[in-house]
Amino acid sequence: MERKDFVKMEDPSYYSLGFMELMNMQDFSPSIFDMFQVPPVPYVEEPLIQHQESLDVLNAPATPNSSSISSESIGGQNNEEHEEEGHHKTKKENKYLKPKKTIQKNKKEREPRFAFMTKSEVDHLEDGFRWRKYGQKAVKNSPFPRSYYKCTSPSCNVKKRVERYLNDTSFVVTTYEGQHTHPTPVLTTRSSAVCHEQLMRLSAPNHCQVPYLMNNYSVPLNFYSHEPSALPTDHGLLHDIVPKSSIVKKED
DNA sequence: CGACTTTGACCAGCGC
DNA sequence: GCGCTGGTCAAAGTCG
Repeated sequence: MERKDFVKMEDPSYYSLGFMELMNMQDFSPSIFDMFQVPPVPYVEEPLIQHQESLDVLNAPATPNSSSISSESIGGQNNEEHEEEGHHKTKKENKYLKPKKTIQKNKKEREPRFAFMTKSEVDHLEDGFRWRKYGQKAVKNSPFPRSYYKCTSPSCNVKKRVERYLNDTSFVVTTYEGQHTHPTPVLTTRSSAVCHEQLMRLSAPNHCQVPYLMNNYSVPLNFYSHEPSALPTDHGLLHDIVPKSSIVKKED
């Protein structure tokens, strides 16, 4: 049975409208969405997005972490005490009595990141790689959850996040982090092969270069200047679908 | 049965 | 210090 959560790039409902690089950004997380709205900002060391408070608050129900389990009780010695209380704990409860894996204490160095927006009804788009979903989180100020995926290839640490563009929920924002250490295992369509090639190219070490054209379905957005100069001379299918003016969002 | 998704909790970072 | 939030873990569930 064909998977429902993938869409082939030939699908007319699928076409990317923009592309931007987020390399070297320490944290874009409140919203990469804002990147398309704020005036161009030259790369600086500090986080670029600092205006989250300007977003509308949707009064989403807070999900306070009501767990009062202390780290000590998780540690191990108290486990036995709990189990001796005579209660038959479920496996689920026992799970959280186990010591968790040690998480890296060192501040993780950010992998190169880049993101692009795609108009699609499905969240997880085929890009030629195989991904395993390892988490989903509700996003503040957004009714749509953010999904986290890892590349299933062994020794490949590439991750991607998928979320809906808040200002236009018909768009999916896909953020890649890291570089694949292997060739794509599955290329079911020519377009996915092209996409893969471009993703590999974009994840090359030279992070600050203007992105290449990804394929005929997407158009690069020069993140720093928002100049259309990055547009290719070859006007692909996208230009048959979406006016150029709607592709390059620029605010002067 | 393996691959993948779901889901709730843990943890770290950050702002107040 | 506390609470919020994003990111991750890992057992259980689902699917082919």
